[in-house]
Amino acid sequence: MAESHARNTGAHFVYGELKRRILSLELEPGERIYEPAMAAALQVSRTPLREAIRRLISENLLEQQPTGGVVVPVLDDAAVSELYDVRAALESLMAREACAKATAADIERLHGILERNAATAAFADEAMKYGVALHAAIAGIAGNSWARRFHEQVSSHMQRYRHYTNNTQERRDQALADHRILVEAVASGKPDEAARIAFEHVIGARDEALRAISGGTSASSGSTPAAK
Amino acid sequence: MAESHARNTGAHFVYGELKRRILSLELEPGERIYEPAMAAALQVSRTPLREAIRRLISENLLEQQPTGGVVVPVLDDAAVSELYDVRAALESLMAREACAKATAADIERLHGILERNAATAAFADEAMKYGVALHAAIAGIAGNSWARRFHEQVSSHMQRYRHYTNNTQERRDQALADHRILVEAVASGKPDEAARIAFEHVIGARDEALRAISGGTSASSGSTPAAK
DNA sequence: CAAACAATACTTGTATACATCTATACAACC
DNA sequence: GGTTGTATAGATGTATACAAGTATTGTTTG
Repeated sequence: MAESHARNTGAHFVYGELKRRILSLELEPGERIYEPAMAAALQVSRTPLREAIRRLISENLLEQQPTGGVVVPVLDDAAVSELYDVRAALESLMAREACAKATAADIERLHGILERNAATAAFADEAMKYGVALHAAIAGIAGNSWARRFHEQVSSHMQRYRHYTNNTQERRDQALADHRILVEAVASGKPDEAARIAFEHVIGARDEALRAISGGTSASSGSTPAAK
Repeated sequence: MAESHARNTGAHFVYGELKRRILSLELEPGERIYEPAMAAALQVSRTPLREAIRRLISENLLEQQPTGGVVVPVLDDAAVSELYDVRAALESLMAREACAKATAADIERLHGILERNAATAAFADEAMKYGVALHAAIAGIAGNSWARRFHEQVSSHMQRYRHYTNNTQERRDQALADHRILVEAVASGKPDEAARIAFEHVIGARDEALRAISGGTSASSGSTPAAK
């Protein structure tokens, strides 16, 4: 899902492994990474490890401190809003671009994904999966490699905050409804409308996440009624 | 303009130097970079050079070939459109966010920049400078570090295509007019309008660039009348 | 006893040496 | 003659050794 054609090099393996540990919070936010120890743990020398670290820094998945150390960025509630906003802008753009480029076959594929999305709306994992698939399909149709690249970075990073998001049945139903009218707009070639729908779709998710954060600070269980 | 707090390390110097050469086309598109030769030319060992190269790869300013070599990406007309689109989406977002966060002092600053922009609209360099300053100010008000980061990357990359863009008097006048109503929208707190203006502003520049490309293929001299 | 200083341990940054892999040129064979 | 195989030259990937800078500890001094 990350890189299209990756060479089978040690540095690449280390990159993937570190990224996984960062996103899964296995490497705790704020934790410092010491090169010798980490290199030993991953059974490589410092050289490929450093390359992986540098790459992760430039993707904002690690942070270089002015003094010279490298730390896992701390979780920051304010960043959640920023990430959602950027994601909204990018998905909105891609939805707009997809309108102009979608072929009949593309529309067919979107409808197919939508059906499976609807069929599995009751199951969190499956619904999430097809939601992601739908966005990926739209991104593919849009064909804007820069937008896709940035979107992947943002999406990756958001995984660190996934404990905040309550994936409720309500949310899934709303998402499905949004997806329906989004595909509708793309199919009928209405770029402005598609862009608006995609934007507001993500903003809706953002607002719900923000309510979850300000309400129960941790990954609360039930559905916080969300008073506005 | 690039990095806020950069450590005074060799790898960082190499990064800046390589980036400059890539953006200025001093390193020609398609050219391959051989580490030993480049390291010798820059008077460093391969180690810091490789770190700089890796970073530039992850910023899309260099390209790793499946076989293992590293090349300067070729100029691609299709990329111009993509870059403008992403820039439009990001500036649009930041304009929207700026509406909610701008203080009276911020508005004052925007007006100040606007005045200097207007006063220098006849001079390409100056007008460009204040245009950039205006966008930077809005980005600062928006305060979305991710959007700003991506925007910087896109803006940097677009420098490689600057030979395509005809900076005509017409364009500068149009840009100034756009900037005026954009600041107006931000000042009066109309996020949707500000977002729309910012978006269309960049799209307008994009369309003009695309006309310049499809018209005179190279960096043509005069103003191509731009028939639609 | 607190504060400043010095010495030490350790981490990062860099250079170099080595191993692995790729590409190219030449030769042999079909 | 074209194609395939092979050898060789060279580039990339990795490991290790070294230099430079940072933090921490202990000591000394006001």
